[in-house]
Amino acid sequence: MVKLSFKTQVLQVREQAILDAVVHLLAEKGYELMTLDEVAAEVGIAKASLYKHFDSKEALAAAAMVQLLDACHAELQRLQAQPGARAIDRLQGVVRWALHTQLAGKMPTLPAQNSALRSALVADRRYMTRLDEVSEHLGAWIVEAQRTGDLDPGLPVELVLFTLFARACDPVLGVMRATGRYADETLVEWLLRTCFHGLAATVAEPSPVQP
Amino acid sequence: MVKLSFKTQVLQVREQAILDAVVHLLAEKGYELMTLDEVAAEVGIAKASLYKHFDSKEALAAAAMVQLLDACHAELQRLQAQPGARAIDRLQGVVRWALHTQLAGKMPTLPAQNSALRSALVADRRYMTRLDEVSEHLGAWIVEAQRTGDLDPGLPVELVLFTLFARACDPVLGVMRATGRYADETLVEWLLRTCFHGLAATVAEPSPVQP
DNA sequence: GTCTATATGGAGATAGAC
DNA sequence: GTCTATCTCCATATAGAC
Repeated sequence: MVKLSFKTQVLQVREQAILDAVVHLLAEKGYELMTLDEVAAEVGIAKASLYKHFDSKEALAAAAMVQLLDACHAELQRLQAQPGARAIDRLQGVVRWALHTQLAGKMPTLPAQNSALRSALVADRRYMTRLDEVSEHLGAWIVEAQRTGDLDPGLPVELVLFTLFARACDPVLGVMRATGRYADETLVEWLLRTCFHGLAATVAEPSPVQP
Repeated sequence: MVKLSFKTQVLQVREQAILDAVVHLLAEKGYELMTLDEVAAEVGIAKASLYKHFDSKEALAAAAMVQLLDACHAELQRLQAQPGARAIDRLQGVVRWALHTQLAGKMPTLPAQNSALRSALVADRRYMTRLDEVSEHLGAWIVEAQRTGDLDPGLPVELVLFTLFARACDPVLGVMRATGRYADETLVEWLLRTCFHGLAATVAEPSPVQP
C-alpha cells in the first residue's frame, strides 16, 4: 500500500472538490458559460488557487471529463459482471445510468464540435485513452446485440455508439423534468423506450390478468 | 401592393444578409461562441453597423430564430397540403426537413437551458408566438398519430414534441457526417429510423421479389 | 446608415506577499 | 498552496464624423 502523507491527502480531497464543482457546473451551464470565478466560489477557494492544481480552464474541464469517463467505465464493469444479462440489457443499463447521472446534475453536455474544449480533449491522452476504452466496450456489446437481433443490424456500429453518447445528455430529460409533471423514474423509462424503440414504440404493453 | 422605396428594399436585403450570416454562425458554433465581429465580417460591413439594425446580440439571435420558425411554419403548411398523407407521414416529413436544414448548415442548436439567449427568446413576443403556432400544429399531428396507433399513445404529447425539437438538431448527424463514410441521404434516413423506431428497429426490410 | 475609433466590462491568467 | 491585487485580452456596445 502506498503511503500518503496527510498533506497529500488533503490536497487530493481538495482537488476532488474542485472536480466535483466543475462537473456540476459543466452539467448546469456548459463549458462556455462556466466561469472560473463560479468554480472557485463553489469550492470556497480563491480563483488563483485553481491554477496551482490545473494549468488552465481547459485542463480543468478535461480532468472533469476524465473523471466522468472513469465513472462510466466502472458502470460498464458492473454491468459486465451481471450474470444472466444480454448485451441489449447491458446497453440499456448504461443509458439508464447516464440518465440518472444527468438527473443528479453530473452529466456534462457534449462539447460543441468546434469548441476550445474539443481541441483540449482530443489532445489529452488520458481522456482519449478512456474514451477509446469505453467505446470499445460499448462497441462489443452493440455488435453482440445486433447479432442476436436485439439491435438493428442495418445500422453502423458507430452510429449506434454516437447515438448512445448523445442520448446520455439528451436535453429532453431536463425540459420534461422542468414541467414538474412527471416522476424522475417515469421520465427515465420513457426516454429509454424512445431511444431503443422509437416514438412509434409498438411494443405491446403487458395486459393485466383478468381475475 | 405596398410600395417600397429603393432605399427600403436595399435595407431589407442587407438585413436578410445579416440574418443569414447569424443563422449560419449559430448553427456552426452556437450562440456563446458566435461573435459580432464574425457576423460583420461574413456580411462585409462594420460591426457598429449591426447595431443600426438590431439592438443587441440577443436581439440579433432572436430575429434569426424567428426566421427559422417561419421557415418551419412554411414547411408545416406544405406538408399539411399533401393530400393523402397521414399524420405520421407529416411528422416524419418535418423531421426530414429539419435534418436537411441542419445538413445545409442552417439549423441552430437548441439554446442552453440557462443561456442569456433563452431569456431573450422567452421575452420576445414574435418568437414565442411562432413557437406556440408551430407547437400547436405539431401537437395536433402527434395526437392524430397516437389515435391511429402510428405513435405510442402512452407517451405525453409534450414529450414527443420536445423529442422532435431535440432531434432537429441531433449532434449525431454532424458527427456521422464528419466520418465522411456515408451519403447525406443515408444518414437522414437512418436518423429518421432511430427517431421513430429506435435503435432496435425491428421493422422488416422489404425483401426483394424473386424472379 | 456606414464607417473608424473608443469606451466598458468580464473572464482567463499571473505576480508576489505570506 | 493560498491569498489579494493586477494584468491582459477580447467581445459587446457606443460616440461621433461623414
